[in-house]
Order: sequence, then structure tokens, then C-alpha cells
Amino acid sequence: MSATPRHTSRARIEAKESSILDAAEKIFARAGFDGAKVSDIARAASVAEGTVYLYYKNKQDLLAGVVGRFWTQLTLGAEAAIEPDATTLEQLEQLGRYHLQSLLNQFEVVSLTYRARPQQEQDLDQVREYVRVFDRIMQRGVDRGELPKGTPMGQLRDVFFGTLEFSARTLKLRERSYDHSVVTNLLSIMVGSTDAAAGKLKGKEPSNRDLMNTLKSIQKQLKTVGD
Amino acid sequence: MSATPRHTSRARIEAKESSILDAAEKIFARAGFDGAKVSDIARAASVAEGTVYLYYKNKQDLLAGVVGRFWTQLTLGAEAAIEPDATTLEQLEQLGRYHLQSLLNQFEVVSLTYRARPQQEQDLDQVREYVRVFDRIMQRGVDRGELPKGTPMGQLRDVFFGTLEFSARTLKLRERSYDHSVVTNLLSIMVGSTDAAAGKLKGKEPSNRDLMNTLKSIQKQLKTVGD
DNA sequence: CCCGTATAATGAATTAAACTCAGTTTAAAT
DNA sequence: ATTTAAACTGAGTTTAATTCATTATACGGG
Repeated sequence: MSATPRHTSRARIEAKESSILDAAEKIFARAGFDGAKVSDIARAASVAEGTVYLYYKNKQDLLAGVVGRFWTQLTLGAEAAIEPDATTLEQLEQLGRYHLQSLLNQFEVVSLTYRARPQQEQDLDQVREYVRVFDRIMQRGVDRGELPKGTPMGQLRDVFFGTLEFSARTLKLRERSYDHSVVTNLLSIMVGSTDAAAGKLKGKEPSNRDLMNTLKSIQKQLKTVGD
Repeated sequence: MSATPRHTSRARIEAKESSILDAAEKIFARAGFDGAKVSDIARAASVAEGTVYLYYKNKQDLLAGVVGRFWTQLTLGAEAAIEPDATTLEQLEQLGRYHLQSLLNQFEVVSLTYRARPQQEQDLDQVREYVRVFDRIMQRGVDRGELPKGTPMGQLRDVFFGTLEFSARTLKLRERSYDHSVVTNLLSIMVGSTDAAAGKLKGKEPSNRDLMNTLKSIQKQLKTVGD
């Protein structure tokens, strides 16, 4: 008698919760957090206002639900977008493309992330989970010998996500659409630095040819954009 | 009779406005935007609640005032922190240090920036003004010949500010204090890419020695941090 | 198939806090 | 000292989040 749900199937409840989240996402994205009324969200979900509060403690918590689900889905999408057999560099490019494209496509929801919990409490767990996709790629790169042992992953993670996020804002601000060169350029920069570190840690002097190729690819990529 | 202020000196009014902003900054930083009550802000400024609304249309507008003043002061501080005669690289390092330190010291106010106006209307003008400090350094670097003519300033600006912002969040999250190596590593990466571009645009093959020095400096800096 | 009842849902009532505005005070020009 | 427009005040209004007493529903057992 303990494991028996006394009422209402799990599926039914989850469907309702999901429809509330759908409605909330729509209204929050349209009107922003302050502009969104819980009564509007309830109406959009075909539910009474009080029902929302059965599923979420308050409006902030509802926002956290929307944002959390978004990042969870993003994690799944990212994992699907990455080919397991590709090289580390290719995987980073796949993640970079996917990330930038997602930031642009769902700019409003991403923006809501920063309203979720300013810095109080534990940060959004789902965001941390997403970031691990990057960490896994890098770790595998090190394990495979494609990246030097001492690669500063934490630093590069901030470079990767920080740059993409600011690039997305810049693109939005200038009303431009997805631009693949942003990702390519970013990777050129990161690769330059990891290659450099790799050279030393492998203990062999890189040949002039190797160096020139690295630098040429960097310079080639950088040229395609300009300001 | 037109230019004569009929009542109350400008200085007096500006002092009051400033004291309201001081109070608002204190309360917003302490409690966050939603947690801050206008009545608390009014009390902290020794002013009636209605008076706040004589100076600011609403609570959002008050927040914009606080955030705007912050970035304006940041611009002044940045300009003071940069030695006019230093090389471009040194100036970038000075700006980077100053920026990261400011982000960490005033983390709460910086966070409020993103609540100010999600993406609606024109973005905070004062933030744009601040960003120009970076642009001026880069432009001067190009003019002086320290940076290649085709340096993609827009891209590098996103790398610079994006990385520093995410690094600041990471440091806060891990409860670490200012770490200069973050700036140094970032510059190594950026310099690597500009040097590469410079090599081509100057039309001369970089010597193996030059390349090795660039890469060694990058690798040296990267080594100091780790994850 | 119907009943009992625990769970889920409702929406009117409560509360909290942003915002307004009619009345009062103040600064400075005369 | 008087005048008066600008500044200020804070009680009252409004809006919207949150609560909770009441009603509806799902479903296991009879």
C-alpha cells in the first residue's frame, strides 16, 4: 500500500505540469519576468490561477522551472549534435555551432536565466550540467592525446562560453543572424593556445612548418570577419 | 526670465538625486531588484516614497539610474587606470585587471545590469560607452602599427569581455578572489591570434624564433592556472 | 457499476507593494 | 516680508502575487 499512488496517474500530472511550463515559457518570453502575469500564464495553460501554485511555490520558482527545463533540453540537444567519433576540434566546433545557434534562437529564454536566481543559493543545476558537455569533450581530448595534459579546461571553458554568449548579444544587437565564422574564429584562438601548450608537453620542438600552419589557420579565420 | 531657475539650485537637486541613487544602490545590492522595496529605498535616502517618483518614473527606471551611474564611473576609472604611453598589450592588461577586479568587487551591481532592460529598447548607453575604452586601445594599437590592420576588433571585444565576465562568475562561484593569471592567460590567447594575423599583414614571414617565443609565452601563461 | 475518499483544482478573498495626487512646505526672486 | 512655482509629502488607490476554504475528480475496493 505504500508504493501505490492513491490518486491520478503520474503521466496525467506530468502532462499538466508540462503544459503550465509551456504557457509560462511563452508568456515570460513575450513579456519578460515582470511583465508576465501569473493570471495570464494560468489562462494560457487553461488552468485556474491557484493551480499554478500547486506546482510551483511562487512566480520565481515557476521561472526557475522554465529555465531549468530549457537547459536540460539544451544538454540533450548538444549531446545529440556531437558525433562521438569526431576529433576533439570537430566536436568543439559542433558544440560551438549548436550553442551559438541556440542562444540566438531562444534569446529571450536565455536572458531569463540571469533573472532566475541572481547569485543566491546554488546556481541553476541544469546550467552546470550543460557545461559538463564541454568538459567531457575536453577531457576526452586529453585522454586521447589530442590535447596536452595540462590544458587549462576551466579557463578555456570561460573563454568558450563567455565569448559565444557575448557574440550572441552582439549579433542580436546588430540584428544579424547566425554567423558560423564566430565559432570558427573562437576555435582558432583556443586551438592556438592548446597547440602551443601541447608542443611543450609532448616534449618535442614543433617544426616551423607546424607553427606556420597553426598561425596561418588562425589568421585565415580571423580575416573573414572584421568589425 | 527664461534661463533663470525659478527654484532650488541645481547643486541641491543633484545632491538629492545622488543620495537617492546611493540608497537605491545599497538596497538593490543587498536585496536584489525584487527584494528591494521602494519604501525602504526612500527611508534609506531620508525622503518620502513619493519623492523617489519625482526623480524616477518607476522602480525599473531607478534601477537603470543606479546601473547607468555604475558604468559611467567604471568608464572614468578605466580611463584613469590606463597609462597613455604604455604599449597596446600593456594597456589591454591594465584594462583587463581593472575590469576583472571591478566585476568581482561590485558583483551585485554588475548582476543588476542584466535585469535592467532584458533586451528591449536601446541597451544601456553607459555600457556601450564603457566598451569604447577597449575599442580606443585597439584602434590606437592598429594606428601605431602594434596590431595588424585587419584585426577583428568586434570579435576580440567579445572574447575579452565575455571571457572576463564568465571568469568573474567562476571565481565568485568557487569563492576565490581576484586572480591576475586570468587576465594574463586571456591576453596570451588574444595576442597569439593578433600576432598571427600581424605576421601575414606585415607581409614578412615570421621567423621560427618569433613564432616559438609567441607560443612559449602562451604556453607559459596557460600553465600557471589549470582547473 | 457505485462509493468513499484522498488528491487535485478552483477562484474569491487577502495581502503586499508599486504608484498617484491633493494638499503642504520651501527656496529664492522681488 | 511677500509671493509663488517648484519640491516634497504620505495617505489613498491600484495592481498583481499568493492563500485557502470550498468543490470537483480520479480511481481502488466492494
